[in-house]
Amino acid sequence: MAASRSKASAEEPNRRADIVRAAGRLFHEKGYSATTIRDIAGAVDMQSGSPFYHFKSKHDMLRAVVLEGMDTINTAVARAATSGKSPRATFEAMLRAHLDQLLGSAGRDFAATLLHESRHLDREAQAEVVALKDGYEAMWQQALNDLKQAGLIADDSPVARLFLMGALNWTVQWYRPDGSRSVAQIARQFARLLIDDTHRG
Amino acid sequence: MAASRSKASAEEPNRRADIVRAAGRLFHEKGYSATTIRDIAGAVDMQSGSPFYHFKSKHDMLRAVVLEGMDTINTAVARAATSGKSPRATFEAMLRAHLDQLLGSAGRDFAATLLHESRHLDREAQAEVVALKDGYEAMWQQALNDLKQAGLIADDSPVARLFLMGALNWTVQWYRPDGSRSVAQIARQFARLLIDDTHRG
DNA sequence: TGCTACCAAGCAAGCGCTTGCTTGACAAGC
DNA sequence: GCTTGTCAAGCAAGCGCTTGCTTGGTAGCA
Repeated sequence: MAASRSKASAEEPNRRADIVRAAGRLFHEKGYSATTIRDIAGAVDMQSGSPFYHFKSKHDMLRAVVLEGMDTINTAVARAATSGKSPRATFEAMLRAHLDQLLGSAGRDFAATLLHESRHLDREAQAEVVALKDGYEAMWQQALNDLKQAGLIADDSPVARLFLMGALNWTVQWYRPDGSRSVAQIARQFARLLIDDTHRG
Repeated sequence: MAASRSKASAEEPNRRADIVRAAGRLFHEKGYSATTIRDIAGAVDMQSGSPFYHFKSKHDMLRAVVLEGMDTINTAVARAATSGKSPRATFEAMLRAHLDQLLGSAGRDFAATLLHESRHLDREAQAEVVALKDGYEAMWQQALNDLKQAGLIADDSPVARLFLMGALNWTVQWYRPDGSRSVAQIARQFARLLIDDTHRG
């Protein structure tokens, strides 16, 4: 989905994907505006004009990075949401999936760029992202509704969802891969903070 | 504290404060890197070279904005923290103070710039901010400890604090002043999401 | 007379992006 | 087997413009 038409085969050296990865990392580290085409080109050993063979503008590179971020996190959490376990176990699996994409080395840069640099997209691309995000948040809303149905939480209002999304997305600001807490541990602790354990066995 | 030596008197037309305000608003809206000196100068009806009479660099303007943000939010929450009410009431007052600074028209731009643009500060200025932030978060840690002592929450670990700070700070992304929820309402609902009401009367 | 606060002009560097051209791989024609 | 044509992928150079910041000068007030 990130590439609109080309196959996402990873066999051959795919320079376009290299550029997206490098752009993602740099956008994450320095921000979109502070990242130059020369930075990106240098990171993949190209001359500064060459990326424009693959993308028609810097803005288009940001769009590719952000859509890649939406796609991977959406896929990961959707899989966790349909794993068919109990509401509580499903919820924790979703937390772990979200945090894995946000903090793990695989998609970290894409997800972080999605969260912090989307405002630099033009109106059209932003509408694209918002549409995907609405679907994503609906998934979380459903999970909260299920938890309430099961009597595990007291509040499943939209504000509760935003409260949760904030806590999750803010981990980008403080999580360190070499720190003492694993992603799975954080996911479990977050679940406990929301779910009223006194109502369980 | 925002201005290192000059008095913070607001009586006379203080052009330096005007610049800080305009810079804060623009940094918040467009980001630090995407904001130009000409943007800032234009916003206060100056020529593009004139702000440099008051600041020695663009970086210094960012530093002033960020320190102003830290100072105002720190002051507001510290006052709420020492109001001498019950742990529960004190906590909710702190939530409201934090959200007021973050979402209210008074200090919104300073606080948001603090949260999102601090990474563009040099190492020295960042250390300055981190030191202030550590003190600020210690205040919240104390509040959580008090709540636990009173039997109102089950977890007062640092992760719980980070969880809370994330939920709070993320409100910047979704709160709209013309929306249906007031800041006070959000503060109360956030308090209820954390505090186990089943243990109260 | 001296100082504060600013303007008008502009500099050097860097920006996103375009252009004309080269290179290596592969296939068709003879 | 050798030439010829085509194409993807990128290089080298640089264009027009913007950037943060500097400089010399000056109006207005004390």
